Amino acid sequence: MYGAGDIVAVLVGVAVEGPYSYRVPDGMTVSRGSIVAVPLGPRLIQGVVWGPPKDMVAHNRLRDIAHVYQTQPLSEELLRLIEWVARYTLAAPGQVLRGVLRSPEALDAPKPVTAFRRTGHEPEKLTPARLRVLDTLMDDQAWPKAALVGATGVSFSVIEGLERAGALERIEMAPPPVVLPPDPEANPAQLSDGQRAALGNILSLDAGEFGVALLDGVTGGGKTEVFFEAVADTLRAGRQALVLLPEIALTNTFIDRFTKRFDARPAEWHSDMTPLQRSKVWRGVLDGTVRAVVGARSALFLPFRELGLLVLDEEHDGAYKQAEGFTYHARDMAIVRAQFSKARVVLSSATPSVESRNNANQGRYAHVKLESRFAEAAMPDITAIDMRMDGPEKGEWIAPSLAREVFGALDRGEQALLFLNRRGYAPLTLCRSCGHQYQCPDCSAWMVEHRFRGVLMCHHCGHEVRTPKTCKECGDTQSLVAVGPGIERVAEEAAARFPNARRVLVSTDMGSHAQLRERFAEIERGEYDLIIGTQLVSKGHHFEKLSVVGVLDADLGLAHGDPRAAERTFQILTQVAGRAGRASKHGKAFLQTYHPDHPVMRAMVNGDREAFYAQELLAREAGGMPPFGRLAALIVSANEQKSAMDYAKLLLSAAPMAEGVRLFGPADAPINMIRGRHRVRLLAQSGRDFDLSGYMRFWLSSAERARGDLKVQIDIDPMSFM
DNA sequence: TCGATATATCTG
DNA sequence: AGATATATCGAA
Repeated sequence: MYGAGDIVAVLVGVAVEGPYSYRVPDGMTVSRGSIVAVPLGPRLIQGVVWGPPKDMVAHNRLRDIAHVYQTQPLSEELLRLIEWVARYTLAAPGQVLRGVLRSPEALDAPKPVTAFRRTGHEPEKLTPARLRVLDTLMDDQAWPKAALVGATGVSFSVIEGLERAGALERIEMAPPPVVLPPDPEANPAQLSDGQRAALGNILSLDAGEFGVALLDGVTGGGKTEVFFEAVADTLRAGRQALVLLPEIALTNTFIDRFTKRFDARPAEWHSDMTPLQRSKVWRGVLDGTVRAVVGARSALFLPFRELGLLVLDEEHDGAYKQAEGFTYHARDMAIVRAQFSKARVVLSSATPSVESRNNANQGRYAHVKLESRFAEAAMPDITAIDMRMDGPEKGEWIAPSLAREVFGALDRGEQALLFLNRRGYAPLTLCRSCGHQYQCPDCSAWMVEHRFRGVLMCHHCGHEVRTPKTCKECGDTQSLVAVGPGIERVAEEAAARFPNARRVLVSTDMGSHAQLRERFAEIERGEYDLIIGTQLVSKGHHFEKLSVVGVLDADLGLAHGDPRAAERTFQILTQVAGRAGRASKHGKAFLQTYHPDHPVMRAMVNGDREAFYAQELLAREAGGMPPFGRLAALIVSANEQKSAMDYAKLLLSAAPMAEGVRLFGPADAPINMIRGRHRVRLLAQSGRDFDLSGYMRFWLSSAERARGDLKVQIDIDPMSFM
């Protein structure tokens, strides 16, 4: 507790080095964690009382704390998380605090709602409308304005009339909670034996201690029901639960399932909420009226005070890595937060990340395996199609053997899926006369033709031009050709080959979220025979009638020199192949590949995911790659390639010597220009037990600062080498 | 030379 | 972050 005249450190929500000192004015008391407004330069800014002052500031420069918000203070656990994340990611603590204080309005006292109740006075004139209102208010309870209008069907002027006549009085009520409390006993699922065993495993983690369970089981195996029961257990124990999802926008079904299980909607937290919804959830989480949140990765920084469980669904998903603002991986930070709050963590996936699998192998996480209830239908039979031998004709993308299987499925009245992880019609447009390749003016990337929309588009910056009719270099007409396949082109080929099939193309640029949801619903109802889609179709949908899946380019990103290429490929292939044969007994998946002998393809074909993990862990260990080593990337960008490269070289020469640290680069990044900025990469690699963040901090603080248009981006634990 | 504009500095 | 002081630049 600090009172009048005390000097305290306040962490301000601004990217400065550390907390600033402020004076506590007369009549104010604060403590560590109190949320305050302080003057900073000419303006007021929100901050958090950090503790005793860190440094001496001349008394004549000290200013008073302007205001303490009447909320609970931030928990010790959250303050420690802010500090930890800042140190680890090399962000300023104030910047991380901004990620916590995401809803400035939430701190003001919640706006009361206007309500009405009877006074007992009978109005002189009684109309039917007035009678309905008075009848509704018979119980002498106060009704909020909106509820009263809704229940009686009268217009608000009727209520105002009654108020003027003295029959009703207006009162201000505390606003209702943003969501009703979830009821852990509402509708518990009937768990299978396997699910009950898995739940038992999770619940055997001490509820009052930190512990992580890797819930590892095929899609459709019922992982969600299991972790819902873990949520219920947490609610019963009087603690809060957080469920993180990689893509919240398309998960109405998830919200519905939660609502059904707990008889109340969960509070949501994601980017497309209104500021008002945001503020209600934020405040509810802090004051404890919100007991469960379903959210995107930024929900990790909500001000829970009694967090007892964090669930990360699809824990392997790349969407958990945040790249804007400060760079963090939500899964790793969730583990840290759970450690501070002595909470359980459930990492759920059908294709766990190699990191999590290693942690489970090492016994750091409980490895909770969940076998499918339909064991024989869990994964389809997978066949590799060697594109070097059995590939399609030139200009076609569907191999003859795959086409036969698709016909077979159509004949049996089942569904087939053709998957290609590439949006648009063709990745390259080329002039046959002069050889010109259409490139983005601001990025080192080809312009992707989107024939459906009639544009060429850069997938890195969004730049668009209308699809040209004549070559812009040589002016030749009829000379432009589309090179390579995109999903629209596959759809075109499918239309020619399977003219009688009811076909549907599913890709993020084929419509709004609502339209896509509608497409998925139609597919689930069996209104299409042939689905042609991008990665969108690989996530979380149940297509009962789907029995044949064809992956047109199973090699995906294998060729990129990226440490996680194999893992990502394995995960996507498993997710896509797993769409086939959920209910039917003869699900089949076909992988068109130029590398049928690659370990990923072999593991897929043999249905031996353990072989993949074993092989991948060996390869990572041999290369000192995560989780056996650490990586940190520096991306230097500038308007000119030379200035970026020169500064990167300067940085390299300033790198401190340290045993066990290897430095690579500088080299042009694989995408060496984005939005007109040239990008050069440096990479640091160390052993697992080395404080690479600390090394990077020391390095950057000892090097000459980036000036002018130079920018340095720091990525601890980079997930890709883009 | 002025004024506009990019860039560095500072906030307690 | 955002306001402000300072350096830089271009045209008259």
